[in-house]
Amino acid sequence: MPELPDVEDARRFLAAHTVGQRVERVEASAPEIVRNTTVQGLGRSLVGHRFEQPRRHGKWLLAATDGPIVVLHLGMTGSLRWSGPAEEPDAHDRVVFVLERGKLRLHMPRKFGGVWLAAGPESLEEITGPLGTDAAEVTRSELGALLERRRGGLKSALMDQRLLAGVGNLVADEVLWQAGLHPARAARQLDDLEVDGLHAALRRVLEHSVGHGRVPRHDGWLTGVRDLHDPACPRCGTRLEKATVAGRTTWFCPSCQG
DNA sequence: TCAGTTGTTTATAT
DNA sequence: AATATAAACAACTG
Repeated sequence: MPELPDVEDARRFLAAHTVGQRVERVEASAPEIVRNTTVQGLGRSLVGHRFEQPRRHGKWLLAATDGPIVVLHLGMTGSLRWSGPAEEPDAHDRVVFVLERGKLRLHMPRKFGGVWLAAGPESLEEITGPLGTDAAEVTRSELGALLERRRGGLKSALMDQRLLAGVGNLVADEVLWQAGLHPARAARQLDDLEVDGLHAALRRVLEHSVGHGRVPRHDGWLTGVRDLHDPACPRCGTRLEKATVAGRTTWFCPSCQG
């Protein structure tokens, strides 16, 4: 499920379980998940190093050690799990970091996402590509400035990781619905009030979702109805419309987001 | 059997 | 140069 809130949850999980522990061994049942080195190379570089405080930028998880940085992307189905040292990983635990007191397992049924190794902060960008400000941190004026410079639609702008890092399909739809803005509106054509509303909705959705550990399926939110059979707008009751915008399935209210 | 899916990348088109 | 779109990636669900 990973969008920014899920990755932030994974970051906290990593902080709670791994910080201060030394790597003893690295195993992979799906070695192709290790992207810019081999499983052996990962082991050689990491064994003996201790995990430090992990960071997150957009949907990228940066697990620093007192040596290199382990870079993780959870793709569409990834999550982190922790188990005792004796427990055997299950079939979808693609990469396992054996630490002093247990095993950190990258559980990932679909093999999108992966594990990279960065020598230091300077080499992160070659792995992640250029990333904009983290969506949870962006200021009102920053958001306004980048939308002004952007041609094309609003949803595609929000989901462009180079502009704003961390917004995925669910968050984009939720934010646009809460702000009452049509996903295909021209990004540069919002007035000041609309940018205010968009920024407020972005902050609200991300703050609430991060507190929840994922994008919640709440009553009164678009996410609470979008998977139903024939969803209606929680605000006005109008039947929601489904369209493909920015290449993704998009739900919106033709009345509130006209 | 076929379409759909919360992520990114690549190729191609505009 | 930017932006949009479709396909590909892998595995599962309905």
